[in-house]
Formats: sequence, C-alpha cells, structure tokens
Amino acid sequence: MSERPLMVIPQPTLKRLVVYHQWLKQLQERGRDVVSCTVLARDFKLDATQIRKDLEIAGIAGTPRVGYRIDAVIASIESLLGWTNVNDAFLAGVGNLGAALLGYERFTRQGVNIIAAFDLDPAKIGTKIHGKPVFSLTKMAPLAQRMKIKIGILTVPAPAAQTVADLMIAGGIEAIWNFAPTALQVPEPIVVESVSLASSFAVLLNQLQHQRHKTT
Amino acid sequence: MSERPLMVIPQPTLKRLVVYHQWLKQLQERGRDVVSCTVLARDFKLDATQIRKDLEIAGIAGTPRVGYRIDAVIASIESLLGWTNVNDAFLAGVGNLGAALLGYERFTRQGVNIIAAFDLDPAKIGTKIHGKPVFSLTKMAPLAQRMKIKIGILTVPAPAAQTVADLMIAGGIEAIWNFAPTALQVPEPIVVESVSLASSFAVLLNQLQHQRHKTT
DNA sequence: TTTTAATAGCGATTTTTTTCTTTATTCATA
DNA sequence: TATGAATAAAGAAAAAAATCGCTATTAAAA
Repeated sequence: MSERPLMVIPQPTLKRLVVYHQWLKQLQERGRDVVSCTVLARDFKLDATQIRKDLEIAGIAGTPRVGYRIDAVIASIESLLGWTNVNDAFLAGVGNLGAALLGYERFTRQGVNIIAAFDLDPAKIGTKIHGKPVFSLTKMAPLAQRMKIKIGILTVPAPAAQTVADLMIAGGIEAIWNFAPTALQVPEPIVVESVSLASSFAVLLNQLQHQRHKTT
Repeated sequence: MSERPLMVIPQPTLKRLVVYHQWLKQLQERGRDVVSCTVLARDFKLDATQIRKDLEIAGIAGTPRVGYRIDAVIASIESLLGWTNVNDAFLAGVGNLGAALLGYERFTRQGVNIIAAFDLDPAKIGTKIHGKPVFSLTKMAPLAQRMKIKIGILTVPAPAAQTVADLMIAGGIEAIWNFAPTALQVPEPIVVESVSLASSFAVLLNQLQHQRHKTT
C-alpha cells in the first residue's frame, strides 16, 4: 500500500510529528504558507534542531532562508502516519470517556473511524451516541470477525478491562487502544497502546512543585 | 511541606511509577502482599532492571528472594507524586471530554480535585455535571484568584484554547493541563502539560503497521 | 552584483535512558 | 547449619535521544 520503506520512527519523534501536524493545520487556516524551525521551536518550546531532525525523519526538506512549505509537511506527516487511509474501529465501554471519544470528530481525520460501540448496560444498548450505534458486548467478537475490524478502543472500568480485551482478541482485533488504568496481558502479535491520564497529570504536578521550589 | 529532597525524577520513570501504582492497587485488592520486579516486568512487558531502577529512584527498597512490599511501594509513590495532599482545580470547557473528566472520580485519589467547571454555553451554566457546578467563563479568573486555585484543566476547542489559557493565567493559575490540540503560548513560570490523544493513537497505528510487515 | 542575515543540513557530541553483568542478600530446603 | 535458588542492588555498558557547532544555501538588502 504505502510506498515508504517503513523504517523505524523514534517514538518521541512520532508523537511530536502529530503535534506539529495539528499546529500546522491551524497556521494554514490563518493563511500561513511556510514556517521555519525557529518559529516552531519557539511555539513548542523545543530545540530548533530537534524539530529539523524530526522533519528530516519524516522525509521533509526545507529551503534555507524560507523554511518548510506547510502543505508539504502536513501531507508528509499524514502519509507517514497512515492517515490517508482510515481504519475502522470498535469501542467497548460507553461510560463518560467512551462517550466522549465517540463524539470526537477529529479522529476521522486522524486515521480512525469508530463505527460501533459496545456496552453491557441495557439502557445504552440499541441507542445511538453521537451517531454511533451501541450494541451488546456479547456481539462484539462475532461482529469484529465478520467486519474484519482490527482496532479496538477499550474504555471500560479497570476490573473489566482484561475480560473485554480477551473478547476483542477473540474477535480478531490486532491493536488495542487502552484507556483502562490496568496492565493488559495479551498474546504475542497483539499491539497495545495505553493512555494514562494519571501519568500526564503526575508530570504536571511534578513540574508545578519544581517551579515552586525554584522561585522560593 | 514534603520531606523529600525534591530531586529531579526522569519523566519516563515518573510516568511508569503512576502505572505501577495503579496495578499494585489492583494486586493489593486481590490479596497480594509483596511483588517482585520479575513479575512486574512480565505484566508490563518491561525490563526487570528498569522497574528496579524506577523503584530505586522512588526511594523504595526491596528484599531479595521476596520482592517489594506492595503497601510500601504504593505509599512511596503517592508521597513522591504529591497525592497525599489534594490540589483543587478548575476545568474550562464542558464539552464531551470536559464532562467526562468531571465524572472521573479516580482523580481525587490522584492528587486533583475539580471543584468547578466553566463554559460559555448558557444551557450549561448554572447546572451541575457529575456533581460539579458549571459557571460562566467570565467568572473563572476572579474566582480562581479569590479561591487561590493554581491548576486549570483546559478542555475547550483548539481555536479557543489560547484565549481561555490567558484567562486562567490572569486568574493566577500556575499549571495548565491542556487537552486542546494546539500549542499554548504562556509566560515563564507557568507550567503546561499537554495530552495528545492523537499522538498516542499514532503510536498504535505505527506499531500495527510494523507488526503486519513483520508477519508478512 | 555584492553583501548580509536567516535558515536548513549534517556530522559530532553530550546527555539521558535503558539494558546488561556481576555481586550480595535472603529465604527455603535438606 | 550448609546449600541452592530466587531476587534485589550496584555498577558498567549500550542504546537512544537531544543538543551543539559548523557549513551550505537562499533570499533580501545594499
């Protein structure tokens, strides 16, 4: 499918590229055409060289005295990340967070399309949330198999996470985006990426404490 | 306040400690008393030495042939992260994600207590969501000042993020937990920690693609 | 044209983070 | 009490990531 040689992209770089992408989209809407590393470095409080290296890894070239063409950078990042073809996904667990993700339209532009949600709560089953149908969890595995869904989003409470992950795997899902604060045990080829909001907040608290000690 | 020397904790370590903490809590509920690095390494698919180093940084000692006392590790991590005293916070932007965070009770056990939310939508102002009152955004800065709130959670749409961040700073807020996919420009002592769901998902997609190339 | 200033590019260096290796400790068992 | 096995501890090595210093390129200004 992709023409790219599929080299290994350092994970920090990968994450930053996504962030650059979001920002460049905004700059583009404001009518900007090109942007320099220097400017990006200031915006993101990063080292300009680091941004240059990141873009280099993404296979993007700039021109001296001018910078990088924003549209070219955006296109390169999107192709690198595989956002050009959208992946269908199932979401399990229509709680607060699950429902929020169902309504997050931006995802479609970032390579993921949630086509159905699953839950145990009879009050939710049969309804639509943000336009996405909610089915019984018991139907997830067979449906995933039939529709060849490869991506599962896990937004169930921690105690249920392992069980539901097992269901996903039984349905042929190969990649799990895990929001449950737990360690998932999955067999070899299955890919898990966990989001830990608590970790992020801990970093914030830690920085705040350091900042306070610095100024006192 | 804290007795700890406030040394610098590597950010990757900090994030992992939070994840260990969540898992250890679960092990504890299942009646486990001690745990070894070897077991944790298997659970998290990490290197055992790395976990040992992480715990060492957190100032935790284990005993050979046995492992680490789970309660001691939990207590150490909580004190290290400052979860022993809870920080009050304001949340701006009661959209899908904002509302979800308001209902996330676990936060209180992780050092943050959202005491009020703010929005522009008149339909939301004056109501309570998950028990938290929603006020007009115009009241955020003065209230933050009066109540000496130091932490702001930013869940507004990207175009509004900078403006609302400025409001927070005007109200004396020192740390911003940013969920908007944008780069915030803030003055020196202000701390920003951004959560990029899209970055996390990009990592998942990337791993999935690599996994596929490996097996084919 | 020539000069100047801003910028990307590239290799080298440094720092940080992870992993490996070896040693020491502790518990269980004989 | 000795022995063996599992584990933590500590230091060394390796790998990864970030940063620095310099060069080359380009556009604008003189």
